[in-house]
Amino acid sequence: MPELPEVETVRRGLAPVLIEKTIARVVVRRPDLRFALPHAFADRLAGRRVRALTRRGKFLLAALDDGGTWLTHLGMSGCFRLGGDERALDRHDHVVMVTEDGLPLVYRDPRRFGFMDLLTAGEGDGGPRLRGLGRDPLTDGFSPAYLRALLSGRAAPIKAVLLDQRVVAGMGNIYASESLFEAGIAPTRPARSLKADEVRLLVGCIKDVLARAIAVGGATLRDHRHPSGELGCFQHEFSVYHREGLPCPRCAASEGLALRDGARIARIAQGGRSTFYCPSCQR
DNA sequence: AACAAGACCTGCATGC
DNA sequence: TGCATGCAGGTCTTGT
Repeated sequence: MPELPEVETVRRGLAPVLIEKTIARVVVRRPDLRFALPHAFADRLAGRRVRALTRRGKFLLAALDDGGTWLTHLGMSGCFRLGGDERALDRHDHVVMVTEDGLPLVYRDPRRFGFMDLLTAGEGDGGPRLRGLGRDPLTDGFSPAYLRALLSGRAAPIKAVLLDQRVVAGMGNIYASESLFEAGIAPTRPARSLKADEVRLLVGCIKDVLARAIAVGGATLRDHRHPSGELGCFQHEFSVYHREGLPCPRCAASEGLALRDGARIARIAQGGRSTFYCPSCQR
């Protein structure tokens, strides 16, 4: 489900119901997520008050009143659901948290690629999972100079390098394809072959695509939704993702009815994952 | 060190 | 209808 815009959407949905609230009760229905929940997870989290809810890449971080941090990664299929009947749970509802207001917050994750962890106050750097993350693309630190330095010397395709969380924290398969389309850069280009002006353009496109996706609540492909149940809308604005064989929107705009055969969206596999792009205008 | 491929787990769409 | 296959928003591990 979630790349940066979807995780940010979840954060915004949870913030008003969690910040400055105490987590009264925690029920673990299944502890073996991608990684096993830490020892005594429920007991350690219950009774804690949430001071802040932030995001780092695709990680959700709840700062707790004891100085610790409750960390969640949604993996591929994780989601939070607010409210509803606490008794009407299905087999993929793995963790239930009830706030002091009596509001149930259910963590559901059919594939169990997601996980949760508790960091102690001492783990100021966020622990091993966060330590290697690159800069968040929506911060000023994610600059052309920063990205250029990380692309230099890398022979792998630019698409694969953008997915590297040490380079762009929060980038995922959809937005890597979409950002490269916006920038007019072919996903197959060796990362180190990008010129300075191409990197500058790409940085701007990454920020733009992610911001536009966040503005409409992310993309709902199968089951992403806001914690309150609303659907994201960005899938209606995809230019290339999941659009194999359809006309390239940029080529169609410039060529109209005379659209060439090569100006249709292609799908290729890179690193075992689908990449969508226009072979005609992405160079 | 960097890279590709495989592994993890479940559900769904497709085609026979 | 049933069954096999392939694919899915991620990342960790293994082997080259």
